[in-house]
Amino acid sequence: MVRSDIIRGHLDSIILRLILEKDRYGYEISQEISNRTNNSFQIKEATLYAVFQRLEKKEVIEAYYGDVSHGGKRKYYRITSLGKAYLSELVKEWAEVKEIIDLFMEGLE
Amino acid sequence: MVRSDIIRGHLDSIILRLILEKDRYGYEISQEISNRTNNSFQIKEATLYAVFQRLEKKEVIEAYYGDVSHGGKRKYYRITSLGKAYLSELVKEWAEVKEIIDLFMEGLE
DNA sequence: AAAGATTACTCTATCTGTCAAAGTAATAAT
DNA sequence: ATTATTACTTTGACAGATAGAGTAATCTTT
Repeated sequence: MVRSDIIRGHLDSIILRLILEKDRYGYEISQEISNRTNNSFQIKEATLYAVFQRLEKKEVIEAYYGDVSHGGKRKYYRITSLGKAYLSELVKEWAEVKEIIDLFMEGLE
Repeated sequence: MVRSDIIRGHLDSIILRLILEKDRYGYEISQEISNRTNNSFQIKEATLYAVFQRLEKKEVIEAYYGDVSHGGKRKYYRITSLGKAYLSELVKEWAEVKEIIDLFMEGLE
């Protein structure tokens, strides 16, 4: 398990990317993250919903209510065009960050 | 300039790496980070000294006073053997984190 | 039909890391 | 003398992450 402090700041990217693929609801996203990372990273529920609030406020995602199939009422999120531009920035930023950290980690093991 | 929020959690690694190379003092480290990253990342003073406190408490670095050549009294830090082991863990963690984030960023631009 | 498991979301209080701002103090340059 | 630079410290505030508790609907098991 990876410390979440180190993923901090990348949650926006991860969640936006998943919503870009298709509209998704919270619980689904949390499952998807666990699956794709083979449980090496799990987003905490409280964190996930905090991210949604932040992203909605920034107007990079929009919510709408879906079915109530098996369990609670699902709240779906879609990405806005502003969101697509934002994600694109985040991808560039990630490339930069990787370079910077690698600069200090290289030659070590 | 990279948002510092996204570097968060990697400061321990960066600083430990620089101290591993040789004993260093705060101001020197801050300059070194700016130089190596071509000013694309600058650690804030307050942050740097907060990191030192954290690392000392964890006993991964030790401090001693040096000269007073040109300016204030320098406080040098050296890495402990516990610190070397800790850094080694952080390097492994970085490899893991990179994989995880890349998983979500791949195919995008 | 009742009980428990699972799905799904919300809210509050707290913790940690980062940082702005302000301060102290010594030396070097003008 | 004054200003710039080097060097460290402290305080208070902020933002993101999270534990924990709560609400509610549906499915499974007995």
